[in-house]
Amino acid sequence: MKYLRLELRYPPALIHPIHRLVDESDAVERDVLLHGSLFDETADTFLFYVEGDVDVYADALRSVDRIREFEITRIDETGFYVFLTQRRDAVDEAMFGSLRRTGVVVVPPIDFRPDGVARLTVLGEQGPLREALAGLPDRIESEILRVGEYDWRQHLFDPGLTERQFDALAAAVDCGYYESPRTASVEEVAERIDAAPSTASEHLRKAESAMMTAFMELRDVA
Amino acid sequence: MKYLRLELRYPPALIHPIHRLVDESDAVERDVLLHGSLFDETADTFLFYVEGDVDVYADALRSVDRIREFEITRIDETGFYVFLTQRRDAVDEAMFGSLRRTGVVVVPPIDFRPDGVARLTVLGEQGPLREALAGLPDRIESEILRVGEYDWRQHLFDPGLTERQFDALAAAVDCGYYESPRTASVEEVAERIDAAPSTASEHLRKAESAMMTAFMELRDVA
DNA sequence: GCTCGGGCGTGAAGTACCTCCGCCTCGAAC
DNA sequence: GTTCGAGGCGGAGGTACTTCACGCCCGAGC
Repeated sequence: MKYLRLELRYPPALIHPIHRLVDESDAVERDVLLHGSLFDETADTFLFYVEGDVDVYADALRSVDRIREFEITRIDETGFYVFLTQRRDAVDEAMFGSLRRTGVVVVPPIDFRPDGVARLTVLGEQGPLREALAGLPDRIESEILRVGEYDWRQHLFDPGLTERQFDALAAAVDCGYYESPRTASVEEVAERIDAAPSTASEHLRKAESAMMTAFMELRDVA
Repeated sequence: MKYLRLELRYPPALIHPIHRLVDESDAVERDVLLHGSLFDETADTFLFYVEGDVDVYADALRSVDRIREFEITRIDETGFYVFLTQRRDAVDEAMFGSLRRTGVVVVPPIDFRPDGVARLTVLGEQGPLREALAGLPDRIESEILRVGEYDWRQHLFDPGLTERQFDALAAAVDCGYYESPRTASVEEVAERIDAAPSTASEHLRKAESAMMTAFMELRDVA
């Protein structure tokens, strides 16, 4: 199973009005589609993460006919979420027709950038992926940014524990060493992984070290 | 915007035949819905990650009427991906009817576990979430595993720490409490977050508890 | 073959940490 | 307004944990 990181370039006529905001207005800096789901046969529900001016964005939403209803939730000074329900149109159908087929899946987030560019990831086998790409509307240019083997486990949080460290951690969690208050001692963990208490303790501390530093790094990046 | 980590318990009659495999057969250990999308008005496409016996799983898929077509990709000895297209049925519609409304979004992965249990995450404001929960079919029990503010930037791995717990953890990592061996004591952490050593210690242990259990849960799901 | 580094393993000694208790604050729910 | 629960805070006491020094094994590299 491969993944494709794609860049789609919409011609000016096909750019979604909201997407156009990102391009033309300085008020909206980032527009990311986080999740989408079927609402009914003619419309879809989306969750966007946006950075920029809430009022400008809301005005834009109100001015677009296809958008039935929306709801905005602020996060902090710059960021907010937008829920919206949108009627499907011809462009969507053309896109869906190609990307919605057995063997191909679009993975959020979809990143809408200036100049009518959207970046997204698609999963599937080479054949179906090629077909899906070929089936895109002619006027939409596509460029492949990256290709690779897809392993969804790689997207998860990995602190890089050794096998024994993981064993110790698993045993510790399992037997209640990490309850609060603890319901198991290092000694019990040691028994479970068949090692001396001091050994188990070292594994646990190394595991903790790796976990916590990896976690803080993750938060810095995010 | 909140997120709910939910556990749904399907009564035996409503358990999906494939989900039943996880319960009854030793041949399939894990069944995780990674992505789903609309195929057409009556069916959906899904990507599953499965650990277990490919042949048993394939046979099961063939024996289920609702499943139109499928495609399997091996990863390694135990794991494989499954693409499939499935006709929607009454249970799906009932679920969708409640979960597919403005203001609520279901976020993959959905983890199918033994005993007809499925775990998933739902996003939205309190009101819509409550309504969605209330609107679930009566025969499906639901339990809320965790609640929190949703931030997609953190969504990848969220142990659900409180603010002070996070403060303590950040200070601890920063000043070397989680080095191996430790280069800072609880007391130093306490000073940094301006609290008594015992308070700092409690925060750290609670944080550790949350981190480790969340991590093991992630690995179970993953 | 030798060396070097990293991971794993262990016992002993000392203290740093965990637990428990009581109290306070805050927000949600009714 | 009131109740309830969860989170936060801190003091005192005892023990469970960390640390250290040392040794083994394995794989990589010259």
